[in-house]
Amino acid sequence: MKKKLTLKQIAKELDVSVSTVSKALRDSVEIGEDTRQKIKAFAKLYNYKPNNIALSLKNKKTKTIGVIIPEIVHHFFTTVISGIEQVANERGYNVIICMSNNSFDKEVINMEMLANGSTDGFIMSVAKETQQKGDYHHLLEVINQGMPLVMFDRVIEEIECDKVIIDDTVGAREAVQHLIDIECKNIALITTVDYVSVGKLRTQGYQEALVHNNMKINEDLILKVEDFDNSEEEIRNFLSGKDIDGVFAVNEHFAIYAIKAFHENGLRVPEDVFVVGFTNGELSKQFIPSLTTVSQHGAEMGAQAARLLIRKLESEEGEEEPYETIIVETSLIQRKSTKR
Amino acid sequence: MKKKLTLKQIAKELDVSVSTVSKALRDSVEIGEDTRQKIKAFAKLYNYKPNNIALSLKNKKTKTIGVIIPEIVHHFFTTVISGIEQVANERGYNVIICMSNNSFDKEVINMEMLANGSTDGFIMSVAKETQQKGDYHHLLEVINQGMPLVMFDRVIEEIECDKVIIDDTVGAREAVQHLIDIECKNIALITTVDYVSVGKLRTQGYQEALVHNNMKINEDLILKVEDFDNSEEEIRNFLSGKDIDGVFAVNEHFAIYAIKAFHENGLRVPEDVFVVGFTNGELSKQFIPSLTTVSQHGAEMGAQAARLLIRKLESEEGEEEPYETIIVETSLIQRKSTKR
DNA sequence: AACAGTAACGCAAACGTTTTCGTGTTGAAA
DNA sequence: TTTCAACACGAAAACGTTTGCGTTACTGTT
Repeated sequence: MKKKLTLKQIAKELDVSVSTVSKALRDSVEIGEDTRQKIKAFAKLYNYKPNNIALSLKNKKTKTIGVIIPEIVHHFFTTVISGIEQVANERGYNVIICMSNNSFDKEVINMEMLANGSTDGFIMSVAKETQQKGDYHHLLEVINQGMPLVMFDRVIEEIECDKVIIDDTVGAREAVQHLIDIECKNIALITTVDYVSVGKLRTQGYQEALVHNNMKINEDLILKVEDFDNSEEEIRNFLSGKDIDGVFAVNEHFAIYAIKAFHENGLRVPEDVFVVGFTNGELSKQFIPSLTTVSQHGAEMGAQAARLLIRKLESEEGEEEPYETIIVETSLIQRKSTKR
Repeated sequence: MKKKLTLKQIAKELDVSVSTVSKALRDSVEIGEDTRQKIKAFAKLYNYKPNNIALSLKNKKTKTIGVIIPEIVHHFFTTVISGIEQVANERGYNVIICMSNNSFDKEVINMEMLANGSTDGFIMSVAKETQQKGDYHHLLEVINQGMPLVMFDRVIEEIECDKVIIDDTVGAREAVQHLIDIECKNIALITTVDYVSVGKLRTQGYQEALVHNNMKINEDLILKVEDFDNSEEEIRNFLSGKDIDGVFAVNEHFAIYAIKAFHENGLRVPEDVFVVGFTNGELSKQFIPSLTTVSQHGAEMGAQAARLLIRKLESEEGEEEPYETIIVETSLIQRKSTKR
């Protein structure tokens, strides 16, 4: 078991000083040609690699990005991570991922953990519970310490920082407009409770589309799912017996549960009723019928977030770049669930 | 913007030495009761938290686990990560995740990156390309440096280290046995090329089940998909015109593509033909018909891997625990695709 | 009064780097 | 022979911790 090689060991072996070794490896002109060659050859032979921790301590930079997300077993978040990873790696950054499991406490603990030197900055989507509580002290503290923070997807308006979002309202409006265009008259909305920001915004988009087309908003056609674990049943109950010819759901699962509920009631999608979802996951693509849905371009969001963060990290002290909010365009992907 | 508080600053502020502050905070008996109280009060007031990097350098431990996986946009891997995260967090470890994108080069780069001090040990599933090349120098090097390595899912037999696997052969055999039990006579296999270890093992399980039931292995009923991107078409072509009453596919997607292909040919699942998949992902659960499949219990695998790694990390120098291979039991989840 | 014992604290090294500054040696110019 | 660059290298500080050991200044004992 060979322990990792250090500058000190090389120095001792070659009978020079540590500083000489360091300089030689960094091609300093201070070091004579022959000793430099000798040192480099030795380092290469024994595969010397500088210790990242020591470098981090010295440079006060870790070259790693902390990512905090509510959960990872969720297609949208994995695509975002994928985008972050790619950009980060290109620029020589590592990515350290923590999950809050939608718990406020875990979010706080994770942030404090990573903020103590492990990370140069954060990319995060806040936990549902955090949005509900409205307690953002951990975020403010991190920002106050001078660590850049980029929020994506579930962002908090009151917090000043870089943000990467989609225009949930517009995405939803376009989805509902599509339903209207294909002549739906009674369009139901299946959404989340209002404190989930994206749910609220998408609800708003739904309403805007109706208003814009002079259709009236019928509260009976709106379901705000409280408990995700029982959403399938909630949706089934909600849908039964209602006269509906179109459904807009704020995520894949709700959309699919709706389709299943219709099936049970002898209604077919798309023959009898149209359905549009949100998030272009594997389910939307593979389900039968394949699902018309609003794509959020997760990888693109992740990439943008990473770019934003790295820009902040690498900007010179003075430059004080202003905070930016990037809106990634959504696109409506039309599939079988809205085609006759 | 308050910069992070350090021992040195506290020392200066309270007019004591750095060592006194450190000892006071760690409740050393060397420090007098009153100064200790004073220091602790000050530290608490200004929310002092020790710098992780400095601690890592001193202790030669980072308390972080490196995870390297082929890709993250894959349900199975996210469940594994989820399991790793949970156990790691319980024990005070962070998790840093890198993706190889199934590229040998990226796997090597990532490992070397993390091995230079960023990580105490690794949990990984090797890239497809690595298995194909058979070049494991990066793994050997890491082990040689004394860093524990735990492999899961796609493991390499020649490498001596802890492993967490499922018994792919048994899982596959049971799946095929189930098809046989429900009286399938012509069972097709849709698998991967042989250098993907799990594909090979599952193929073996398929064969064993047939042999064990005195059924002959018909090579015409075995498809080894070469190119994942064109798998849907490959599967459609393979299936067309064949007399088949059961299909065992080595993953969700292949299974679903098979079902779709049958539909196109006017065959119904489960009425005309049965299908069993592998991996209990969202697709298997939600697809219509819902898919009978072999569950790998990813979260359980991740948790076991993390436990194994942490045990190694925290074992005393002398103790030399032997390498272990944990086999996580699979279970066959029966759903509609095999029920009439 | 001399001494040992002890409580309370500071010094300095160590972890592995990088970098500033100093120092000694050479060769050539004066 | 002296002087002075230029050259090649080393010492030491710094990043933020922890910790073994040394150093005070008392207290109490003989």
